[in-house]
Amino acid sequence: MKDLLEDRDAWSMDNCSIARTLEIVGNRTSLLIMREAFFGTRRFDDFAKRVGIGEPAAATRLKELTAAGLLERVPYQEPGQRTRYAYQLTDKGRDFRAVIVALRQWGDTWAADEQGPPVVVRHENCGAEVHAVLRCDEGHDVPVGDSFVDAGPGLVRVGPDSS
Amino acid sequence: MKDLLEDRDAWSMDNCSIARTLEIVGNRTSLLIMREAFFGTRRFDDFAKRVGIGEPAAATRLKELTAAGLLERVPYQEPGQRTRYAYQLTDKGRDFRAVIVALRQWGDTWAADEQGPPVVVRHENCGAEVHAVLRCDEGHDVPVGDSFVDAGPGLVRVGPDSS
DNA sequence: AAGCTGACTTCTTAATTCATAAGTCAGCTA
DNA sequence: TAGCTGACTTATGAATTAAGAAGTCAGCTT
Repeated sequence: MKDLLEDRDAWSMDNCSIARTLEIVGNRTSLLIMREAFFGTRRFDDFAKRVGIGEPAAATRLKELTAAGLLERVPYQEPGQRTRYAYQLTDKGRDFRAVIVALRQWGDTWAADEQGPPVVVRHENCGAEVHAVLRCDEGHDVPVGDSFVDAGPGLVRVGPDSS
Repeated sequence: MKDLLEDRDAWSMDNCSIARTLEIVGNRTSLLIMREAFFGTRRFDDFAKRVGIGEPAAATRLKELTAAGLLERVPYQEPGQRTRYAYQLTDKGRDFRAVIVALRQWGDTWAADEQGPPVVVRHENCGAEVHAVLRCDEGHDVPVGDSFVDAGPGLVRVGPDSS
């Protein structure tokens, strides 16, 4: 574990998945819009109202998220109404679910008030609450502290800087 | 599933765990600092350099994260050096691990380049890669789409607005 | 053809966030 | 006790992000 970490300055973070992800959703409102999308919100006005942001901000975020492929703009038509567009999760967006669940779970544990969380996510089949857990590919649960960071195939090593 | 969601406007989000969490870490640099903390970074200058931000920004973020209780400022002393302070994860901060793992995992899947991810997290005991998965309290894995949002104990319902 | 409504866009202004550069400060070493 | 160095703080200015109000636009209904 120590080996890699002590050499931390030798890696380049140009290829960091976290940084890339955050370039897409690295601000409060994008994440809140994703929350709403998971809660089932689809319409422009509802996003703005429920997230609590102005329309210009909602339009910008929705556009970014659509361009990034997490949401898609799909036409829908209510009876007697003209065709309108809704924003719904794509597979790419749905796969973001673990992040939202992990965020909510952390907040429930460390930043909730006495009344408890306002919403819970349940398993469709059995009704039990859903949590984000860490598990290794061998099927073991991985408690905090029982993991280490290792070099991946895309790690770019850079020479020690001369400073 | 539909029942609650269609009534979405009837909930108040004042008690939203996600919104509260994002008030603490809802910006790109805070999340990147948390990433570094998990990678083992502890010193001020290293945070600034590795996250790629200026010192004022690093000082502000580190102070926020410390005030929020995710990091703590602990004294350390290298031989022949004076006492200095390092920032290290608290239990509250360590528990944030699932969010960072989920973020990295999403980025590895949807935003990585051909070379693959630069780093992987492995299980200390068996060396297998660690992933964030969703699981219900009955022990079932919960695939995308097999969950629904339900009212929690802290849900505040508000009257339908007159608009 | 006019009205209506949801879905935006535009404009202006305020607030926040950031980088860069230049200090400041503490305390161990020489 | 002067220097050195890591850990910050201060100052300034640029860039980004936001709200609020108002305007535009499309197309179904009347």
